[in-house]
Amino acid sequence: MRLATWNVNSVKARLPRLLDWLAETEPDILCLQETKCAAAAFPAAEVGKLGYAAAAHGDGRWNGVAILSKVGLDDVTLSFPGEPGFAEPGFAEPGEDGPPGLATLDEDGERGPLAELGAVCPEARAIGATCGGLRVWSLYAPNGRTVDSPHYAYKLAWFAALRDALAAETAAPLVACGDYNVAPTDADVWDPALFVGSTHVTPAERKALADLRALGLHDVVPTPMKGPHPFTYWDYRAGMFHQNKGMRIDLVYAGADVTARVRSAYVDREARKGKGPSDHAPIVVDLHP
DNA sequence: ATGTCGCTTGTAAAGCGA
Repeated sequence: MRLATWNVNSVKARLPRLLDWLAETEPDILCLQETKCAAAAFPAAEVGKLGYAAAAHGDGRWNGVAILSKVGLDDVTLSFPGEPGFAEPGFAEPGEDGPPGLATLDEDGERGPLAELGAVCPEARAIGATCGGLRVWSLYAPNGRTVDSPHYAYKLAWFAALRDALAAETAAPLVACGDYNVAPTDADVWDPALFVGSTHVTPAERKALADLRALGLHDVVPTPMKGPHPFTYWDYRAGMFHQNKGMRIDLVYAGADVTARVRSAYVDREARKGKGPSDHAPIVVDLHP
């Protein structure tokens, strides 16, 4: 069983490369993030020709996640219970981001506590499905922007809700893959000194990952194809990939039974090369039967 | 690193997000 995860940075822009990669790599299950594609516009027919069933979640503009599978695609779940959206009281001010009318403060003008928030308008950041006996999640965590941004508070709230949602699924063989937008350790960024004060490396974000691991999820660290660090993301700018100035922010978090089946895992750095790549590389995990 | 992409919109340049 071959499982993979890839932030493709637009499934439409990446479609030729995605199809080539699928034909060459032949994963049984692929989790996609940043499809930037409405669910109805997802290229299901194209991947279908390669033998994949597809489930997609997306509004067409930003975000967007999907799962492709050759080994069954059942019990599809869009979003997860309690998932917050950004356009809610507590995060966005009226008129800031999100659909007008959804971003509101309480009647007295106060921001409500997060615990009282309903899921008014979750973004397309999570899709789950049962594939080949595994409960699979494709996740795209909020970026957070800067630590003083409401997007950062939203990111932490999203992780807290994710923890609670995954806690309810630990009885199944669980694997939660995707772009977590958090580098688990200082070794997971090319220059930790440059990241002091930035998102992706803060103690609170790393605690959010630790809270997921406390559920019994294990960080399946892939083998890098070059250098000591299994980076999965390199900014398009300034020759960052060429200099291997990357980050490990795409993660495979696997339950105990799935972890015990891991034969090998690697970063497919080749997929970051050449003309028109995503800024992320796929992670490929091979499981014993 | 702030050097590039991909998306969107007053279908062209500019703003936004990452």
